[in-house]
Amino acid sequence: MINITLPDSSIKSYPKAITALEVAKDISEGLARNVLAAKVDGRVIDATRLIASDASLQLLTWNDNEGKAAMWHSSAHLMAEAIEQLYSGVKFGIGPNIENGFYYDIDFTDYSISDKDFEKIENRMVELAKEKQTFIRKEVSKKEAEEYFIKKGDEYKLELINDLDNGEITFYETGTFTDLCRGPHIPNTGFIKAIKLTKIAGAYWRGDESRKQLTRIYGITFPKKKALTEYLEMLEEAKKRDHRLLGKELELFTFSQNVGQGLPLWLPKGAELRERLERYLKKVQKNAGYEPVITPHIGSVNLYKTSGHYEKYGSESFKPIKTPVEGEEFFLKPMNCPHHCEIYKFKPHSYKELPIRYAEFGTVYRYEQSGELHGLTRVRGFTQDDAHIFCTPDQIKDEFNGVINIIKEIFTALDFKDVMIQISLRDPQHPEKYIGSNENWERAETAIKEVAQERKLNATIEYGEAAFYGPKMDFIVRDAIGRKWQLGTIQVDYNLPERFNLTYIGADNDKHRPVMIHRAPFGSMERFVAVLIEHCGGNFPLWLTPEQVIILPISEKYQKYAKTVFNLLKNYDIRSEIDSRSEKTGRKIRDAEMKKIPYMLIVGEKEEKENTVSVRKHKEGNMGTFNIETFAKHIENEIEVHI
RNA sequence: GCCAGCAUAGCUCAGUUGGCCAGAGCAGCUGAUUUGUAAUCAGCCGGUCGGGGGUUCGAAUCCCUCUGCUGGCUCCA
Repeated sequence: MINITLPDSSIKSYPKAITALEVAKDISEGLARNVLAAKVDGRVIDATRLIASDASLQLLTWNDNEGKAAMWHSSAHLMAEAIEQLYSGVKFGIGPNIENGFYYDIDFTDYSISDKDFEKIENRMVELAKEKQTFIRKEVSKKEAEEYFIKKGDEYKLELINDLDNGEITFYETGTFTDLCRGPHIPNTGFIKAIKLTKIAGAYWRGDESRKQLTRIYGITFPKKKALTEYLEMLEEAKKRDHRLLGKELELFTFSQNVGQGLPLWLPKGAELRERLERYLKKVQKNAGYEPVITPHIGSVNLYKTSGHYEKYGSESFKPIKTPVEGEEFFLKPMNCPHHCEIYKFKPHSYKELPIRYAEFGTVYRYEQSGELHGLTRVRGFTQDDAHIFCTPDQIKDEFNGVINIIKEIFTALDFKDVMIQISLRDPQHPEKYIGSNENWERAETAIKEVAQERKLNATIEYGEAAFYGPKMDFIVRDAIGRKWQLGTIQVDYNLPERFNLTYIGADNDKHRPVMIHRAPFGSMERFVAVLIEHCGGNFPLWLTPEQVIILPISEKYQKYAKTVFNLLKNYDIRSEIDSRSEKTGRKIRDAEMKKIPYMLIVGEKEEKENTVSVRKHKEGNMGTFNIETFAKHIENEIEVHI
């Protein structure tokens, strides 16, 4: 008798070994049609494999991440099969599933492949999927495995096999394609109903740039055609929200070849928006006990020798600039912390002063490889909303709480509702990789974990992801169309206080080492503004948007009244403009809608007589007629706290 | 940095296998129009076809090279 325990704790008993698929059929035919894989005693396996002893079983469908993974991994095999049939003799690297789909790294030998070949490959994949080919699992010896790929002439697979032990090697066979693979796979290719190859790119074999570059083809598949349509619509939506596009359209920022790549130029409207964000954050930080400091854009090479950054990053930075006479070397500052350490050292500190919090919107310059640059999210010159907290080890927890308060407050103000947190701790296997005493690490890691727990943060813990100088907490937001962005960060640092020999005098009249905490709620203004643009699709919150109101006089006759309205709004600190072109109202409305201006005030004869405005809201349409003061107060209310 | 693709007016794009002085829409300017909830009409201005070199009788179109952009790879204090 074999007892299968299902997730709801019910137990089903069978006289002999059974597959997950058969169990599913036993429950319902409909369920069986949707089972992609199975989780047996916590391990994901093919739904078609026999379960020979008592086990817990979870049937995995498209709704489970592991189900999707099996689907996409199987799709990679399907693509490989199609490609092998179309381009005989190609060699295969690895073909895993990824967060959104799958890819396969392929050595196309003499074929030259571009995205123009996608349709052909997709069509072949569709044909093969329709054949409902099963994924046949075979356990093979290392020798058999090697012989197969020697015969096939695929050195990549041979290299992979070389790293495996005899007895743990399996092949999966689908139609004409056999692959080295540990699985699991979906029962048959018929589950794959919609296929889209999305991207093509070069990728080094095993990520090593000294080795051969293979062609990586990305794709995604779905069990329903509708799901693909929805996915493509999401991509369309993302395209429309692309901050590079909206940045141009809304005249927020630009780049110039003459200035240099990765060096953003903020246009008046973008600069205004950014300043407003900075002003807001400064206000929040002032309330939280931060003190502003200002440091220069360059720093002596010695500063970075002290900080240790010279040794670690010196060779891959912008080269130092030199004074003409003395030949003294300066780096463009790649971060603000060394400067802030020197500010801390300006005078001795007592434990009574701590924590000290130095804040600066510090512009930094980092050499990023040219291929990495991307709009405002990846640039060579950017401004961090930086601050460094110098505190005693037992203040870490309070300080984390304080920073989290700030981050939560500003994320809420900017309408990021879905915030995830990643806590990065030491790799327990390799304590030697980290600087600082074990007690200190222990204390900081415990403090961070406690904070997360007490505040019920939506946090995951990653071991081994900490920096060598301390543990950290990263903030990841999900935007309006479901994409994740890593923004803010809080990092504990035991290294710099050591290197800069920072001290404070404790209650015991002895010198002690402070702990330093780096933190940036936005990360960088550039990246944050980019994310904000994409999050709100260019429809900024009213308090941030460059132009809040546009006044549209029906004709030149009402110019004077428009001016009256303008002045009144100005008294309320509402940013407005008058569209005084001799255009029809419909045209003015259209243009204002395109510029995403939140409020349009239409004024004509009726309004002038009654001292009112006709209000039209962006994307929503006519709101009716309001007294000017009533409207102004309403707006003032909506703008509220943030200025 | 590497692989692949792309680069035509301020913006979005046309430009057949190399062949008349390189086109359109939008924006801008000028004029007419004085307008009631998503585009009034007309005229004008605007391009060394990313830069440089080459092939050719002739290059936006073909080749080389540089620069930049896009998608990946690698990296990220």
